[in-house]
Amino acid sequence: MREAERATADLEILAHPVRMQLLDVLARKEGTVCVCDLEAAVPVKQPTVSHHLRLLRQAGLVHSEKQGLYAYYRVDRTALEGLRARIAERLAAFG
Amino acid sequence: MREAERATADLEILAHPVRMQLLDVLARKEGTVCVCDLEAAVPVKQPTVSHHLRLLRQAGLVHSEKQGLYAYYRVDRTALEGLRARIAERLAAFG
DNA sequence: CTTGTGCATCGAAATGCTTCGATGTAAAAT
DNA sequence: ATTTTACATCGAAGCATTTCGATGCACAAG
Repeated sequence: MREAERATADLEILAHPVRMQLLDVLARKEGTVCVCDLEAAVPVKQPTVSHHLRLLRQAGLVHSEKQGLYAYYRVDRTALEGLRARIAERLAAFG
Repeated sequence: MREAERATADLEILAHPVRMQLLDVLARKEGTVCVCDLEAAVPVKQPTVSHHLRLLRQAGLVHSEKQGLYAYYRVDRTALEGLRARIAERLAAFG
């Protein structure tokens, strides 16, 4: 049961369209993206974007740094690959 | 957005420890399993097991048939493989 | 025919997630 | 200094999900 809970925690962070789209935008960009650009990519208001970015940060999938007035976000490709690998391994157990 | 919603629907059905464990048990068994055995494998009561089995049925991942007093469940390995492949493809887009 | 068993469904409570207006903060612009 | 801008956080409202007792149903057993 511990195993199933860890696995579902991995799935839950991805199982929301806004977070999925945010990761999409961040993963496709080479460098960093400001929140205003992320906000333009999803159909929710700014506080909601900040909320989901916080969840992604807490999951270790993205990092942010403030430069002047803007907050720049970038994916952690290592963490994302780790997540992808764990999910793939878990689903392979079903085959 | 439509794409992200379809992808997250795939993830959501797996993103619960009880459903994950039910699929685990069903995937490991060669034949069919009665609800009473499934119930013994998860830490929730019978109505909750039936509820999650219904979600898995509606997602096309399992099928059931009644024989006498028992209801026997089995995985749809084709559907499960399709789900696995779609998720794997979606996550590959992040790499 | 009455009783018991296995399972589904119902209805409602509990819990959790998502969302956004309001507000706070810090830096930039005027 | 005041105003504006970008973003975070707070607080509460709106919804969805999860859970289970109660109930119903169909079959089997006695």
